[in-house]
Amino acid sequence: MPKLDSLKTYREKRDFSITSEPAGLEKKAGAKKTALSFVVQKHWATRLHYDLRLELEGTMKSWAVPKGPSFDPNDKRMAVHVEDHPISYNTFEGEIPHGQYGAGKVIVWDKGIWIPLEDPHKGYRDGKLKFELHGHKLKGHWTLVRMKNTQGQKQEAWLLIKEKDGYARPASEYSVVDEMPDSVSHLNIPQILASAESPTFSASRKASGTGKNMVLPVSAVKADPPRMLEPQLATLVDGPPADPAEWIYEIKLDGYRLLTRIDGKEIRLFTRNGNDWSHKLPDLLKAISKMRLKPGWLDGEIVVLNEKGIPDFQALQNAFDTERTQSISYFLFDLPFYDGYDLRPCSVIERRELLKTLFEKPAPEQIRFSEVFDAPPDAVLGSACRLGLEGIIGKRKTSTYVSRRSPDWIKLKCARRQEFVIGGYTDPKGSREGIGSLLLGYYDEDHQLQYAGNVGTGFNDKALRDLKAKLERISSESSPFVRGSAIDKKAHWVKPVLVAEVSFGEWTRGGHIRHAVFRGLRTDKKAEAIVREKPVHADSARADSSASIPPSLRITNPDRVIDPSSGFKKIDLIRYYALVAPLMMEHLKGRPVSLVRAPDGISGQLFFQKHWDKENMRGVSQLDPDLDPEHEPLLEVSTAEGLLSAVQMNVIEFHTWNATKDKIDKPDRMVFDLDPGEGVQWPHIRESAQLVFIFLKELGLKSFLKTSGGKGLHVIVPIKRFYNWDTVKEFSQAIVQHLAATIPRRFVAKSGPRNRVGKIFIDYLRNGFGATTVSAWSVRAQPGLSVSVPLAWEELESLTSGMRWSASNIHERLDRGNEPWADYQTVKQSITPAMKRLGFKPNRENTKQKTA
DNA sequence: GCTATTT
DNA sequence: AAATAGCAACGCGTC
DNA sequence: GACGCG
Ligand SMILES: [Mn+2]
Ligand SMILES: [Mn+2]
Repeated sequence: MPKLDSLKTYREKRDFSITSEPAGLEKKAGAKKTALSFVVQKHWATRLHYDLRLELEGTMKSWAVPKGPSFDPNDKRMAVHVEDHPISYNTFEGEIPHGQYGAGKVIVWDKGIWIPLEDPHKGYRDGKLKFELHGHKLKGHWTLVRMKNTQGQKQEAWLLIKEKDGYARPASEYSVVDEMPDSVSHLNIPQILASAESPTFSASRKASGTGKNMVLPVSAVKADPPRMLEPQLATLVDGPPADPAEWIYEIKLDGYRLLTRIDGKEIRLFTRNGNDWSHKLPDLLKAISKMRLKPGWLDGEIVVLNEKGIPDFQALQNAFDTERTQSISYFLFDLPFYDGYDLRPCSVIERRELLKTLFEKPAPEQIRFSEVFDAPPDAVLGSACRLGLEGIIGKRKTSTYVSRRSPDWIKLKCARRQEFVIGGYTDPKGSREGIGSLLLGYYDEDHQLQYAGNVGTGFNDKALRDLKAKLERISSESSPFVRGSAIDKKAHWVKPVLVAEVSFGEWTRGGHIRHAVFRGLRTDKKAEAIVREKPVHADSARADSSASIPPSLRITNPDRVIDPSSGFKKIDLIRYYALVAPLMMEHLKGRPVSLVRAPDGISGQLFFQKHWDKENMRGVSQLDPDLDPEHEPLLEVSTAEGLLSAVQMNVIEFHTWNATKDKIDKPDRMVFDLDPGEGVQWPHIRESAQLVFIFLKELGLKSFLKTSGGKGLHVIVPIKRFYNWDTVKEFSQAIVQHLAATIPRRFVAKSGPRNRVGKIFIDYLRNGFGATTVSAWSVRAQPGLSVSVPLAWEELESLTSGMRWSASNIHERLDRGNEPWADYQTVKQSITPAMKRLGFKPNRENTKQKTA
């Protein structure tokens, strides 16, 4: 009997006028029950988890399993006991709205019936349930046990454990949550005695008259095949995507893409550009018709296999040239339409499953099913390359069929390989006939034909003669390549109409290909469409290309706006720091650093941070506590990754000390921070910096300039690490006081905004122990996200503002980089002579370590 | 943004 | 699990 | 001693 208030907690937590979850007000089912239901709902709430619910006493007893179930009996999965849910919740799928309890997406990840193996009421009370699950994914014998010490607490911790039986599998070999991530809501409740079937398919819908075992995926839509169909194309990537469980891999076949339309008795074959090649492939046509297929579209690739069973592109071309096309094989890998259904909305897995059923009856030898390889992508690619294949094709398991190039289909190539325009050729040497090499090119963004180097190998004798003949027919007086291309003077030019497929080792920095091998002429591609192919990262092919961002770094809320004035996002700041990291690390290395963080963007409350005891900021390390024994350990950004992991923690600014960790009590620089007061015009700031420069020069001190990113400028004086902090600070104060005394209209040496109205306070206080100044290349947490940038003194005159550069326009400055400060490292000046010139006497107390 | 605490 | 609370520097100079 | 600056 259900307790009357069993669902009280459930209802209290939810507002059913807002959420679409069931209120569970329906009448409880009658006492007689044939079977108890169970459901596992995958719930993307604050964190992803799996809610296991077992029907008992008229409600669904529920546990939240953060890691989800495991078939490995050695895995004990934490299962937090949560409030009972109504049975009607079992079919709930959807989005729980923002602000509601458990906001986020919910899917029915598994469902079925459960059979208690011992008295479930007693077991539930006592904290030990043994049961069998009969679901689509979860099967076999399981146990839920309550952990000690947790009984009575509001949230009891239980453990979900797989018992040893025929369904148990080691975690190293199988992860059900990874391999079966999707919803089963469209499937029927499995029957206990139902035969093992692919869980992806419903047995309830069958297409008429197809193979006996053909079942239709639910996403199939009734539709007649269209007259034309454009193929789905794959995106070139430079490596497999991160999650291998989401992808299947097939061999990339080196031939021509061919789509087949079956329309009653008529069968037509189309190339990827929609050319009807039916007449060119009579044998293939005959073979397909023998399969007696229903109307639809087949998708695949035609190839000629060599004696080793490897596709041979040149042999394929030969077959067409000589009209001996019997040797052509057709490898089918997709089935976008079939037997009155549009299968494009189905997943590629489902379409392939259907396609495979077409091969259950013996099929003609030329027609093949393109198998997938059940191994990690690197291994598949490796063996494909060793076999001399072109590469592999990856398809996202859940992807639907779309008539365009899609990031859900990817190609991973063995060698780099692409088509080039033939722009000329050289004469053969020695005994070779025909041509020596082909001059290759590709069109750039401005549609100029760029020279890409030569290819001189990979031809057989016939290819050499044929090419020569073809090239002579299109010969030209002048070079088709863009002016200034450095090409052999004895070359023969041709009109840029022929396209060659070439494999090669790599691109040189000069934009030429190395180790090129000719693979054949392409007649299915237009010369004007040939561009330089650039592989992208598979994981970023969808949207952004994240250049040098380590994959280990998790960026949460990448699209959060940091600066509302510019719309600059967190991910943009990550990219900025990734970009300037090599330049900025020179200024950070070895120096204690302080961070300015902006958890709510720059318009929110900022805070300053000097310490961090967590170990979750990779690349930011704690320094020796002895450096500053009075406080928590200081920080150092020790690697470029540290910059990025800091940004993940909403760090915007990086401020450094004037000393390095290897000699923390002797500053290695002085900073003069020019802080203009109210009403100071830019030209005055500029001239004042110049005056500081001149005065320092008179003292014999070389100085370096940078923008502050704010209103003012920073002047840095690198010094020998000789005097202690107090001495250096007092000397810097003396310099500022001297300037303020000699040019009182311009400078003040006294801090406080009141003192500097219309004047510039030269802040020498940055020179104390523990004081910091914003680092070069740091972004400032202010509207516009300006950046502190190193400058040469010669640039000062044309400088328009201390905020001249920002995170958005820094690319204009990257080429200059740290160049303006090139001699910074070599300047190791003693300030002793400067002290003498200024008449500054170091305090005895401050210089006692000084011996000579 | 993260962690510990509470329910 | 989910919501919530607490946390993340410091010294110096000026008045 | 409080305030405020970076
Ligand atoms: Mn949940
Ligand atoms: Mn300043």
